[in-house]
Amino acid sequence: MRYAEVVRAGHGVESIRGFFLATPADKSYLAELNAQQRAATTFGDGALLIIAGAGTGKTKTLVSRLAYLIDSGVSPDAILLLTFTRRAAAEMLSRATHLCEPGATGKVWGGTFHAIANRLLRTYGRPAGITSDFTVMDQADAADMMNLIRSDLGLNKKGKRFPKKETLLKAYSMTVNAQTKLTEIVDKHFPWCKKSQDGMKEVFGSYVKRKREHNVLDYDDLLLFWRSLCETEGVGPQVADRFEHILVDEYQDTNAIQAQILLGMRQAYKNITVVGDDAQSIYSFRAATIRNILDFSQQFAGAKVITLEQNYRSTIPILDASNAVMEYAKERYTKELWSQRKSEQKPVLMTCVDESDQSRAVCEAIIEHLEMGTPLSSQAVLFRAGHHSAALEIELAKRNIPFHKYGGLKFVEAAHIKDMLAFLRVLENPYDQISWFRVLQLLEGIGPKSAQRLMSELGVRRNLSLREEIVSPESGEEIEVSSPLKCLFDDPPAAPAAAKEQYSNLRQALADCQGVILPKRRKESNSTGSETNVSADGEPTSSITDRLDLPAQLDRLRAFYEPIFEEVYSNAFVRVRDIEQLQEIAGKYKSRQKFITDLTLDPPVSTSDLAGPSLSEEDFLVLSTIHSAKGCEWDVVHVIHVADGDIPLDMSLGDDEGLEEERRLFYVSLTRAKNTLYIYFPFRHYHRGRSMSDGHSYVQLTRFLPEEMRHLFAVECSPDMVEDDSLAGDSATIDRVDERLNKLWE
DNA sequence: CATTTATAAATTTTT
DNA sequence: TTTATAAATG
Repeated sequence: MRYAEVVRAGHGVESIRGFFLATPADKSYLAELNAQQRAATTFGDGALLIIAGAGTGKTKTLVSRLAYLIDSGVSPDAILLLTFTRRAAAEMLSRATHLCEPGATGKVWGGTFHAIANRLLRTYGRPAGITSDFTVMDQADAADMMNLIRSDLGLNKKGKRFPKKETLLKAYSMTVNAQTKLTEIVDKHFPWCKKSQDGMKEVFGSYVKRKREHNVLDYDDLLLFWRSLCETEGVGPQVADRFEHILVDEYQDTNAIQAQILLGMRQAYKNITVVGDDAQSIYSFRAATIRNILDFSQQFAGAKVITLEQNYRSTIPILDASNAVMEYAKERYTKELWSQRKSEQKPVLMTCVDESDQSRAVCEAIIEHLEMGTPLSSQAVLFRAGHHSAALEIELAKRNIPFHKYGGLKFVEAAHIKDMLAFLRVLENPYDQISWFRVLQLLEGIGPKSAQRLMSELGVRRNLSLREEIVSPESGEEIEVSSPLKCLFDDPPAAPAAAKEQYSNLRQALADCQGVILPKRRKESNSTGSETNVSADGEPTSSITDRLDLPAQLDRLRAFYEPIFEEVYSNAFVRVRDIEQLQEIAGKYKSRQKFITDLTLDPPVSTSDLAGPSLSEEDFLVLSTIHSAKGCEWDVVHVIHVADGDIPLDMSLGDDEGLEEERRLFYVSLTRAKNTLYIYFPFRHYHRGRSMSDGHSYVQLTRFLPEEMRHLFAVECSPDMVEDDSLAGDSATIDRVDERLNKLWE
């Protein structure tokens, strides 16, 4: 605990300690571990499964093991560390750095499965059928592609009901990741799509084909091709044997393919360490399965299992409440968490009138703890869905309480950022259909139809039957026949009249980025354009100079884009700031490809990631979805909207498994707290739109806290609750105001 | 007539 | 902030 606090306090403190007190290989960190943790840390060769309950020092153990391996002479670049987020990998590596030889962990391969897959496929992908210049589609891109195919196949006709793009993608992804027949998946998770199954099969078939035609991979492809890479003769063992040791965090949230990848990655070397807790498995919507943990000992023969049960994080009352929630779980795997942290303070169950009352109560509790010495950064507010924090955010802003929100809508999901990235992706991969589609439709006068026509005339779709001619049989090098960009520069297809000027500006902007000097055109198309470059002797084809560097490309694209988006978006001012932030991030990159890929695989999770170090010094509160709070801990935790319907979320109660996962989710939220835990229950719920009698209804406390469990909590009421119910007065006021208004047009 | 643009409705969790 | 439907435009 002490240790964790020092690390949280910042790198400065730790590095001083590391520099003066610890000689590189004294392994003094072993003394800070308990018996189980030490056994796990110093485990020798072979397979190891660490079952680590919440707050049992899982990360500490993994970090120690990492340091221990390096101290024992394992070469850092022969260690692969797979984590759930990039943040987790970076934090572990930085912590390990302070335990062993400084700088040594820099060479460790650390990242998410997807990020590592990307890295491996760029280098070794060719034998698996991947050219190294692919771009990665994020979820929205993949959904857009589903949508394009749906309309191409005429399945979006009026009157015909057909699953929408998100549903299509979800069903596809679930099928692929769970390695299960589509019919089964549809029966179980998408029963309302049963009638559309034939259409779905058709869409999925073209989806797979189209990804190849446009040289793009989706998230699932990264895993699938990594797996196939392992199975490829020659390269497979080469890739696998790079890594003497593999360490995997959050194993309860991996899926079947990821387990198969790990199997494939263990050929000559058999060393693998996985850490997980079945009680915290909350990603089944991504096809994660606890079978991976349960079957580990069979898949990796003779695996040793070590269980960590002492919780160092939470006080006994908090742990009692959390454990009670899990008591009711259908399936439990024997593990008794215990703590030595005594406390008189039970978790607080705070009943509030409604959401705004809840927001006030949260703010007041936060300020109270702040004044008692708990900084904002040691407090967090957790919720089930991104929009649950909307009212609170307004209240926090009103009171000038700084906060950063994790989860929910992300920076890269903002329309204007996606636009900017689409420009870059078109430049990086001229066959990227989704990006072209987006870019072209930005131009006034171009809608879906014209965009489709232009794309087909540009040749955005690669004909895979010509593929053998594209790749030279001898060198294996790709021979560029005629890329859509070249077509745009040399012989642009005509755009609709209304789009002429912007079209020509776009062409110029893209050409400038690539360092292409456009050929001089006949006066008709030249009259409106802003072409300042003149090619030598009016040659019919374009010529090439040096390509602009990444920041300059962004400047150039912004110059083209800004006038357009000021037209399209209302609050352009805020958006310009975002684009500036994007440029700031880009400043750290030399390679355009790496920049684009990093943004899709490890998108900034909150605005805090974007701000410079000066801002991160500031004390701020954390707002987070429960999913994003995985692996984190705070002194004081506030869980809001603990009403049935929100936790468990109505929408996810399709089956029993759904309910069980919601229970684990609630468990995860409770176990984030170290010293103090608040649970807020607003019992009145307003709904706009449908005018049900008086616009609100009453909801129940979450079913995960039944009556017999209440004694584990200190039950309190918000100040508003104590006062008389003011509803009657309120509606009277409203009536009076309405009456006055009505007089105005009587 | 085919497309584009304006309007209204609805929104889980994430690599 | 996106997406299905209606109105408007060339």
